[in-house]
Amino acid sequence: MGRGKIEIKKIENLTNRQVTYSKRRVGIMKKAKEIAVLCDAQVSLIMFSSTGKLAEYCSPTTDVKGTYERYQAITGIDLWNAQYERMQNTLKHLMEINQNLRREIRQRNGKELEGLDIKELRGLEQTLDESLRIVRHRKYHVIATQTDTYKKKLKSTREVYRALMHEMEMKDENPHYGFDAEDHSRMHENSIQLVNNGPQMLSFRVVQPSQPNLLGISYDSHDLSLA
Amino acid sequence: MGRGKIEIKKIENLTNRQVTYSKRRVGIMKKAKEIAVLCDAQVSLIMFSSTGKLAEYCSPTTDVKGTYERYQAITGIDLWNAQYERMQNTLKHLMEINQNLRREIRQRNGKELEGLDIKELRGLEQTLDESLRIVRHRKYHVIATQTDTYKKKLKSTREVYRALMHEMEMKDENPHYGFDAEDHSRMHENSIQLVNNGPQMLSFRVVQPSQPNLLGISYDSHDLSLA
DNA sequence: AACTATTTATAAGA
DNA sequence: TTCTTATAAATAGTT
Repeated sequence: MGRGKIEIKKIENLTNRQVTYSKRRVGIMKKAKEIAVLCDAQVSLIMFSSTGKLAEYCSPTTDVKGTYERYQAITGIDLWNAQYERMQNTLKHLMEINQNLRREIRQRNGKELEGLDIKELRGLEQTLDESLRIVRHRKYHVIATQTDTYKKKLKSTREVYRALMHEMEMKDENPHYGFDAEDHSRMHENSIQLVNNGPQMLSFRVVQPSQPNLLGISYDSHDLSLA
Repeated sequence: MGRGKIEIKKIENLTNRQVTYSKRRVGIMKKAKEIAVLCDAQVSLIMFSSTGKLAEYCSPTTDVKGTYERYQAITGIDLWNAQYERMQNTLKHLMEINQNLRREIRQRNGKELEGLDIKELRGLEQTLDESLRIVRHRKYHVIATQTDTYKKKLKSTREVYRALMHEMEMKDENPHYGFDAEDHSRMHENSIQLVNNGPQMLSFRVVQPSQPNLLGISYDSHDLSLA
């Protein structure tokens, strides 16, 4: 359509090519719009000129992303799957590891022992025995440290108390000494508080055996629903 | 262009719309090819008819994926990140869970106890103690079962042996009884073998404490290098 | 960018 | 769907 018929092959003259591109770009865009409107179609037209300039039309009902996703859904052609598949594999692998870790924990809790033979049971027993010893040792260590801390606190409190008593005696001897009765009363209260504060750490509460999460770690089992 | 001019708005008659779509689809595809060839442009045209049928043209130099990647690079519009980010989050979450599980195992192994307070230590001790009891119980159960099995095997072997002795006696009394000397010798060997086979299950080997994977679960730490 | 002769696309009908 | 054809639309070459 024009003054002469042209062969459909690359236009070698750069200027001509660019002019033709401009004209035909307008034309095809118009066509794209028309078919989208007339026929209620979803159209995505993306063009890059030989100079790299982008031209785009997308029917009003969607966007490029939507078209792209729909295209992928229909063709099954993988557009971002290299990434996706790699992640999917990692995910799967992680979940497997997770399962194994959980099983190991369950076995260390004395569950699911059915699959273990004598050798494995003895190994597990040995490990648990050893761990128990270490944990006990650690516990005694912590207790000892706390007791020690408590003793020191008590000792320092006694000294504070003795100092107070001394000051009170001084006051009795000389009513105008240093501070008034109100101050004295307040300082005494603080000292009592200090004394009562220390041993609180040693009042062991019985741990509920039914407590689901012993170590305070939060991980919900529903997270493994993907497995 | 046709017998009459038409207004560019949705064709309400379904048949007409489909016919027009068919015709114009061919037309726009041709246009797309022409501009791609004539002007050396990269063109991607994707259309879905109102019935959902896909029609596609892509210039020979690339593919749809390439076009969309280029589009994304130019516009900065992100086409697949929603998915990607969701997976990335799942991945991160799984790795966190994994870390927690591993820490729990380490603590059950008597490592990394520094962060635990008295209450937690007592809970851990209690759990380990309980687990140890269960594992021991299970071990004794397995041992008892195996001992029982062994006893039965021994008993049946003794019976076989007794039968053999009896047969030998019969043979001594009557050299032509049942089988010849060679057969007898072989049967005797088999019986001995059977006797020696049973107790093997009870000869406990000492489990190497250095054995890295006690429960036979395979998960390499390099898998967590993503963490 | 505008013009216009000509080709091409296509609406309507068969 | 496909073919036909009158006509609208697009555009190649020119200014």
